[in-house]
Amino acid sequence: MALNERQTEILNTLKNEKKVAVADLAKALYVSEATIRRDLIEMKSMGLVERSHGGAILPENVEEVSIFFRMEKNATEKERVATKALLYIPTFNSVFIDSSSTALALAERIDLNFKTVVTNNLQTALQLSKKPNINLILLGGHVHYNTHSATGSWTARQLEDFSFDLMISSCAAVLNGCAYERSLDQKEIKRAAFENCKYRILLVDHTKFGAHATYKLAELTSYDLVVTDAPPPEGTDNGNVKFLY
Amino acid sequence: MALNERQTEILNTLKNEKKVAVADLAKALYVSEATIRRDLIEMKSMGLVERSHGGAILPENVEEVSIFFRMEKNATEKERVATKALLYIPTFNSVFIDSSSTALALAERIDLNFKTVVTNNLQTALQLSKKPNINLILLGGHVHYNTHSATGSWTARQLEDFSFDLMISSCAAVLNGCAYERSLDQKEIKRAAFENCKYRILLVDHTKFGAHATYKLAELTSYDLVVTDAPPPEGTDNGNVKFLY
DNA sequence: GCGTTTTTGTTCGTTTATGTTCATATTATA
DNA sequence: TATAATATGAACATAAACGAACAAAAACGC
Repeated sequence: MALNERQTEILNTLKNEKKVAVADLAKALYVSEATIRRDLIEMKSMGLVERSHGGAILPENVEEVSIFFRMEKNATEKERVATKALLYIPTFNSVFIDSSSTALALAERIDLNFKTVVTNNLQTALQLSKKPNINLILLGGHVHYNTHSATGSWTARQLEDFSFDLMISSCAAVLNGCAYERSLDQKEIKRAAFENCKYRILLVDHTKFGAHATYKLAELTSYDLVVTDAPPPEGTDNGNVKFLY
Repeated sequence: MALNERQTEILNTLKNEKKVAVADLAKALYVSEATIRRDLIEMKSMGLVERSHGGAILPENVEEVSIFFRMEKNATEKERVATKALLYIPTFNSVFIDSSSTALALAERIDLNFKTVVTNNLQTALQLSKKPNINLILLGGHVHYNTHSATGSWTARQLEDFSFDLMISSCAAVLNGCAYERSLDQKEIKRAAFENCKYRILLVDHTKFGAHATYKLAELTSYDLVVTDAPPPEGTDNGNVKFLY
């Protein structure tokens, strides 16, 4: 998910100028405004810019390091999954949102119809804290730089205090009808939330279907809904999983 | 959520002038008064200004304004305090860093000589998570957008699990030899950490000396060290507080 | 080379930001 | 308190910016 030259140039301009106008960029880079807009849409999906009428600005909390985190990979796919999932998320009282870039993409877009939202991801919490009228609770624990999330037995124990109506979750890989996670820490938290929850939604972009991860999280059939951006590959045993794409 | 350039300009004017007139702003920014009014309405909804007939003023008794606003406000002073404090921070095993823009400024600069760092501020946690070899723990709880921190009784109770060697703290105001805080939530957390701590450092830039805040945190003498960027005003009773500037 | 996919440009109906007008509300003052 | 001066919000108007759909061009694979 490398940025093309033009988008890199936009980002550089933005870092110098604080804000850029679509019209100016179009002239400077010798392309139509539509192209610039498409660039900005894509860059927004990676969380690299905030759009405003007539142009774009740098988002408040993005620093150098987090840019790479956001650009990591398959940002567009994740965005597509997140956007799709929005259509099927019912109104619930209490929700747990796990630590994953797909769930973060969703949190950025969601127009909250929840009363209480709980998460262990710092970026997700910062994002959601912008929205008014929601009771936002962040779980505490060991902070990992890579995932921007709090984990550990301390965190897991905090989850015992909750019972969620809904869990919005993602995973590192899907194989043989099961969801897998890459680290034991994350698995522990996701599993703990999973146990204390009535309705479960799993978000997976299609790149997860071929992937590999070590720790088994749960069978796909134990989720009430699995949202993806493309059908799962043929020949895999998906039983009666409710896929949506 | 992000302010546009014009609104940022309004805010800057407001910081210098204490109050602004709609008519003046309209002339200065080359827009109609209706536009200024719409800006003010929006800014008021974010709690950034109070409206009055003919103009607007900075909100006086706000519990907490956005951390971005606070970071900009007296940024150089805070930076100076943070840099100064760095010289006097001993090597300790466990440290609590409270939620404040001054402490955040310090966290950004500190070259860690601690094993374990605990904080309830999300930005501080993200900042420190970059540094390797430290055991970073974030407290969970209610997340406030303005302060980017977790507070509440749940958070306070988590603090009971800790005993710190050092607390790095700040406050909203200093008056009559006491430190004050603007919100009860923040006070609760700072106080809880305060109690379970051996060595206490307070960071205050000189603008805090004239300020006002509602909730008393502690007497200055109960801190082992108070770091400022300028001497406290004459005539105030500072007993045997160890000031450093 | 030729069909396919990806990228870019163009058009057009819709939305957004801003300006203008005017009836009402607020403040000043006589 | 009555009256004038001014500020305000709501309604409407307009121009710029936007997204979506389609068309053209370029890049790609075979």
